[in-house]
Amino acid sequence: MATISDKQRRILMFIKSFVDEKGYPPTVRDIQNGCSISSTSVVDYNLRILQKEGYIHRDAEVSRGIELFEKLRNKVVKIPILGTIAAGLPIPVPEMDTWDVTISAETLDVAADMINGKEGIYALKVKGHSMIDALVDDGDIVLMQQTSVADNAEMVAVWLKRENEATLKKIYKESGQIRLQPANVQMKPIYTNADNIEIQGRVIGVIRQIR
Amino acid sequence: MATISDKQRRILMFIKSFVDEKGYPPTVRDIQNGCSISSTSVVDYNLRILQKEGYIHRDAEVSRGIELFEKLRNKVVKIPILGTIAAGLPIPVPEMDTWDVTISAETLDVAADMINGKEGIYALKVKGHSMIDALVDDGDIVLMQQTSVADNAEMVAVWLKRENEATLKKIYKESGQIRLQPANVQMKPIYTNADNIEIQGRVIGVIRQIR
DNA sequence: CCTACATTAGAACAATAGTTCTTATGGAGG
DNA sequence: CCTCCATAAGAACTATTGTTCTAATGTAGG
Repeated sequence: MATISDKQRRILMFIKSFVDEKGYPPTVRDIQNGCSISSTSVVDYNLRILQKEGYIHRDAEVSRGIELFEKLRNKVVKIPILGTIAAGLPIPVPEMDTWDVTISAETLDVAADMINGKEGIYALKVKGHSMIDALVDDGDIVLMQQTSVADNAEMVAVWLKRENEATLKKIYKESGQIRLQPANVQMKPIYTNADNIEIQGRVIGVIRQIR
Repeated sequence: MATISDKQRRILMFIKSFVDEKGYPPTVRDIQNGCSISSTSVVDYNLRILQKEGYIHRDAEVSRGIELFEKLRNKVVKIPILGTIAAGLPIPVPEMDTWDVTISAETLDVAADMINGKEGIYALKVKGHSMIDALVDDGDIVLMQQTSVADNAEMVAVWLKRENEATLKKIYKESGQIRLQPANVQMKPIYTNADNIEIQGRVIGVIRQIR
């Protein structure tokens, strides 16, 4: 991005606060008044530059047809909270074909950069203190990405068939067995057979709200 | 909120997706086409009802002057990341009068409901593993609210003067001493004198992004 | 000083878009 | 069947608003 003039920066800031306040973008004349610019053509002139430099997008012949690219980053994404994760309780299986947020009762608002464009994201509430070795406590929310395979050292939610419980661990495939390493360095790993586990998803984030 | 007709619900959904996609609200005629409505006056008629029922706000005589109230919740807030918290390093003191996000180099986007309208919010990056008893690990971000006093059982960042280090603990004022209780139930509390601690802020959230 | 180029001014034009008016339509209830 | 009332149709009117044109002004470099 090339440098923009002082006036162009003022225009940009005006558009931003206008949208924040009103909920819709300003007209050329709104900008003219708001930035004390003498003519609409001067506004137009500078808007063209701002578009060329990639700061905004304009739709021709459309009133208020200004889209702030900075605004795109300012988005929240609704993540469906599909259920609860706790020892001894299975995770309800998320199905990709019914991946409509609206069907899920609860959703979680997350800043868009938290999931960074990933697909198949869902959230689970943590119940109880059994995940404390993964540094996750009762009431926390874990952000998950759907997967049934995982690379070494990835943090995953695994279902332990024999023990009949779910847990969050870093997974390591070792000769003839699986090592599940807690996130907490002070805790010891557990070892199990590959056919005893079922990967439920990759952990991509943890959100804890206190109070 | 009273019930709205099927058509009004469709209009509302159209406006929502239009704004999501384009970055600015639709015109009456956009809605007309998008919802297959026969006349602009029918759109106007229904928009008036939606406004009366509190679903939208319209600015008269303003093109695309529709504001979705639902949209207001869809906001992110920029939190300044003021520094790092780790054992043996002081937190740079945030000053309320220079509470301008722009001066801080780094900011964190957080869904608005995470801070719930609170004032004086800042964020700290966690360095090292010394906060693990607070279920906070290296690389996590803690959301803080500025305060120098705290109620019992509140999770706070405290500066231990004698030990010369910062830590995150639940604070309890007991007869003649302060008990600092880790969030991790498996860890033991530490006891110290009231004049040995300095409260840096209240912990209101923890955000962990994996990878 | 002069040229080239970026920026500004002012006005006018034309398309976009909100509003309004009148007349239909279509059930619900008497 | 008739009335009331919510809703719909269609058209026209007018203000808003993007765009364009020409001329002026400023400014940096030769």
